[in-house]
Amino acid sequence: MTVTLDQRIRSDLESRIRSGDWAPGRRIPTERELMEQYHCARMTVGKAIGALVSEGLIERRKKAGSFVARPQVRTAVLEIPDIAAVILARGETYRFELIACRRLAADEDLDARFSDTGDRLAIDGVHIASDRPFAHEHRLISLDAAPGAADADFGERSPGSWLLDNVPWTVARHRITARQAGDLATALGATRATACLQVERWTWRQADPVTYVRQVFPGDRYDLVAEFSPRHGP
Amino acid sequence: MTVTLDQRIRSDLESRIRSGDWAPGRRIPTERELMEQYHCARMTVGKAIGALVSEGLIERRKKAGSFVARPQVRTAVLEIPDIAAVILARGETYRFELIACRRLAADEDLDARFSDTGDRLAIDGVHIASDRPFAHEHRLISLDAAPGAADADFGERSPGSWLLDNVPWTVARHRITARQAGDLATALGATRATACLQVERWTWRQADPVTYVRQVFPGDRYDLVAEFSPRHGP
DNA sequence: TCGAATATAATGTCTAGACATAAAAGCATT
DNA sequence: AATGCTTTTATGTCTAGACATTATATTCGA
Repeated sequence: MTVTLDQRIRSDLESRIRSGDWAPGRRIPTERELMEQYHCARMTVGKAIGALVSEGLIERRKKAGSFVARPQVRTAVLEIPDIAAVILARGETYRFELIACRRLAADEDLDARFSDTGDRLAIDGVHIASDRPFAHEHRLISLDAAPGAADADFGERSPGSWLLDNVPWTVARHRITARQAGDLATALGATRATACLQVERWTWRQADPVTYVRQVFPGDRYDLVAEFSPRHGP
Repeated sequence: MTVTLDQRIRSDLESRIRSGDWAPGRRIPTERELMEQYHCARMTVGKAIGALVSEGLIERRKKAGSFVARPQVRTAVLEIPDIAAVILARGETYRFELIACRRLAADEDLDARFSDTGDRLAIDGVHIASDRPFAHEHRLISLDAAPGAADADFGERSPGSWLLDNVPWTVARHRITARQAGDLATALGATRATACLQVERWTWRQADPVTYVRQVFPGDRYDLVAEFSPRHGP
């Protein structure tokens, strides 16, 4: 793939900034200067700078010029991957073992954490990595949002990846806490006092709830790792 | 702030896609059609579409046209905020209580988790929210990367926010696991068996290690919550 | 009928201008 | 010295074209 001019300008500027050569707050050359330096039209340097602005690396102020943005990071970003994908990526075998799958009629056994009031599917199971329990999963699926779930075979595939492929969604919320294994100790092959990571996820399609899932990982078997560069800017 | 034409085109397209009105895989109008519809030049619609491409909402293929990208989410994104900011945002008082601060000479007491071999500062302390222990923190700071740290007063400010303001950095890695409080139980005002969330963070400036920190939160006192929309595309 | 050559339609990049807008800097008046 | 006006400068947006690129569609020949 040939490198276009705006990409070249952009990566030139970016490496100056990321290397620390141009410190935060420093003014970068004006569009006019860059035009001359690269013998190109203003739109071309504008495109390059604009891309870095939307990445948060550069701030522009009219009349004053363009400046290297100050990195201002108070938050990090963490990825929560799909369980089966993680296990397979490690080279282990993966299997989902169904403990229970029950259809709940509308208004039966309502759960404050999942606001769907129609028919639901309640699923409990264990993710198994190389024949060892890896995580316990408790899940509720709205049959309004995912009618096909009633006929799916969750002994084969985990409900999570089935949903991912069959039900579109638009928003999710995650919550991560620590808890003891407690009643899940047996299913997880751990003691009741074992410290576990608990990941909860709510998923919606527009305003309609699609699924709620609570996954519990024994602390020694799973950790979440994230690597990232800082976003510059506010 | 006045809405520019390209922003209008962009948000028109975006809402069609996010609403599900245009399903993934569906072809969107050609640039020529959009030009006519909005009575504008091709560059203008190109800018709008280009922005959505870089957001992962649209895929473009030459000759074939532009298409709504298929959402492909196997990973979620979680924010790990600065502790003091979280506590203050809740309306509680915040304070950092120093337990120990020791200067380590080069090659003294090396830690496999932190590869710096020069002089380091080793700090232990507790984050206090409204007079209750909120998290225990163990930190190593490279004095090569942050020479000013030797003179800083960590009884006043937490080392974390001091570093954020005084030492630039370029890369960080996070790891989240669950553990029992164990030896930290007393400092945290919990029992040894209390399940805790452990967040570790490594920070570098270019290739040089800046700081390592391990924060331990009793499970009932902290949870990480993230809300987000799916990234489209690969 | 199949495959290769060709045409075509769409995006990708770029130019050389135009006018708008906002903020800094300078200047003049108080 | 403080205020308000004007000029200047740099970015922000946009136009109407140009040529390049490339995947698809069509046509032609064996």
